[in-house]
Amino acid sequence: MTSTDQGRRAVRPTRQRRAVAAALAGFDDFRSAQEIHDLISQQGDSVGLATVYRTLSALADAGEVDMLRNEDGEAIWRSCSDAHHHHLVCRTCGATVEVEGPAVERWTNAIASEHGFADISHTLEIFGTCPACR
Amino acid sequence: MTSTDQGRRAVRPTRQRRAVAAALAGFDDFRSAQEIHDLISQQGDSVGLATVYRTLSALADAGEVDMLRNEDGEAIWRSCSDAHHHHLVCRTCGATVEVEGPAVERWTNAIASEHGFADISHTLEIFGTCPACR
DNA sequence: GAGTGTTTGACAATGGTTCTCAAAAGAGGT
DNA sequence: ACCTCTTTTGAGAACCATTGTCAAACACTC
Repeated sequence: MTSTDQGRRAVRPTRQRRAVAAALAGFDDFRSAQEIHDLISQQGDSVGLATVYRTLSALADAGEVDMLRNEDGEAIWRSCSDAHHHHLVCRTCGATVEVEGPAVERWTNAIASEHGFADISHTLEIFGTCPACR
Repeated sequence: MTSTDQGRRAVRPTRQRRAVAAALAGFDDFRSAQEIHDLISQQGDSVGLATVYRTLSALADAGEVDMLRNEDGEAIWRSCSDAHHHHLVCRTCGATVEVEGPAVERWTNAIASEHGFADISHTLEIFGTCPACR
C-alpha cells in the first residue's frame, strides 16, 4: 500500500496526463484546476475535469507541482522545482517568484522543537503588488 | 464608508453576537464555523449558521479573531491577541501556540522589496505533532 | 489477441460558504 | 410607550469547488 514503485504500481503515461503536463508547462504562476482544464481545451485536447483534479493531486503528492490555497480557499497549482521553497505572489496579476530562506527553515524548526512539537512542516506565502501592477 | 465609529455606522450588540463571542472564549484552538455553531447550541443559545459566518467574518475584519485555512481549505477560527503573530498547530488535536518572530517579519519584507513588491502581507503557519499526541 | 488491473469521463453527490428576502429587533426621536 | 428608520437575523435556496460512482476504454503483459 505504500507508494514505493515496485515494478507493479507504475503510473501509466496516458494522453490525459501528458496534456496536463503540457498545460502546466505553459504558465509559471498559480492557476486553479478549472483554469488548467480550460487551458487544456484551448490546446485542443479534451480531458475530463475529474481527471485533471486526479492528475494534479498525484503530481502534488509526487512533489512535481506546488499546490497552495488562495484567499478564498481554492486550490491553485503550478509546476515547481523540487527543492523546498516558498512563494512571493502578486495579489493583482498572480506573478510568482520562488524564494528560499534557510533562516526561516531554521527558525520554524527551532520554535517547534522548543514547544516539543515533532514532525514539523510549515507553509509560508508572501503576497504583495509586483512592480508591473503598481 | 470607513469603519471609523461615528455614532451611526455602529455595530449593534445583539444576543447572537454575544453568543458567538462567548463561544470563542470557550476554546483556544482553531475551530470551524460549524463547530462554533454547535458549541453555541450546546451553550443553550440558538444562532443561525449564516449569522455565525457573518459574525466571524466581521470579527476577523476587525482583527479580533484569526482565520486561517486547514489543509482541506476550510476556514478555521479562534480569538487572538491583536499583535501580529503566527501559529504552531498540532496536526492531530488542534492545540495551538501563538508564536512571533521578528526575524521572519524582517526577512519577508526584505525579500519582497528586493523583488520590487509593495504592500506586503504574508501567511506562515507551522504544523506538527504536539507532545501530548506523540 | 486475450486477460487483467488501471484510468477515464459523464454525472451525481457532497459540503462549506454565501445569497435572498421577509420578518424581527435596536436606536433614536417625540 | 409609540413610530420610523436602519440593521440584523434566519431558513432555506443557491453556489461552486471538489470528490465519489461505475461502466466503458485503455495500457500492459503474456
